[in-house]
Amino acid sequence: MQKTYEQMIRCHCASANTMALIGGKWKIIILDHLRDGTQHFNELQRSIAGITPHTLSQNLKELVSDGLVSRQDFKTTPPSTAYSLDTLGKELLPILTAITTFGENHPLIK
Amino acid sequence: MQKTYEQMIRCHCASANTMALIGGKWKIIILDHLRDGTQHFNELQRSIAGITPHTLSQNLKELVSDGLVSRQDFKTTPPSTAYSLDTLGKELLPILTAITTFGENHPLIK
DNA sequence: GCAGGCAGTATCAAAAAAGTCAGTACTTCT
DNA sequence: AGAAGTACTGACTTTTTTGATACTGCCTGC
Repeated sequence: MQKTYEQMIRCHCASANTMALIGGKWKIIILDHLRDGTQHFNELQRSIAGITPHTLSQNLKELVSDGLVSRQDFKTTPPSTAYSLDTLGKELLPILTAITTFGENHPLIK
Repeated sequence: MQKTYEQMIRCHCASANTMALIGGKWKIIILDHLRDGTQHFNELQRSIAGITPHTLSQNLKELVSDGLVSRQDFKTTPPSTAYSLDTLGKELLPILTAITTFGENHPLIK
């Protein structure tokens, strides 16, 4: 959870609870990409144009600690890390679908 | 639209288009409160605990200029201003519902 | 033995959002 | 007359997030 949202959740709106988890510039986009299945760090970085490894790393850390994303470390050679939607994250699917649908209908041609 | 999202929409995800409009700490909460019907500035400020008039004003301005919220000025005495969901804003209802539902199921008891 | 991929981290700087505090112009209520 | 409500705005500061750039350690393939 980002710090910004700590105060906001005191307004006792249900929506604030959700935004505390998925607010921020990149989180919805990261979750959206994980919808297609398990992804590796560099896969995510390549498919999300414009995100820096630093920001991706921070966001993934928060998503994992909030229980939305699960992280698996494979001690193979070379070691690899796999990110996927956790149980809680899968409950976000209706939100992700609604957001994507809206975005497709309103392409923001500016 | 907040500036943060200008670069992000270049990643060509549908979800990025949506987040450019509803991203930010307070927008979802403001829209959520407008779901119940037309609200006045001070009504919103009172019902959204923790928001300052300054921030509310900024956010409403962006929501109006993005076409999500409509603003009506009544030249009555005393003058009053009414905010409500515009046509485009009403298309966000599925998103708002999904976000509220998730928030109700996961109250963030921290 | 060097390039290149994987999964990040470190450091610093910039940008953006949000907050603080005060004030405006009007009106009705007391 | 004075308080208090409505609907903000402006100037300034702080906090928070995000970005740029470089770098690490490990391994594989050439």
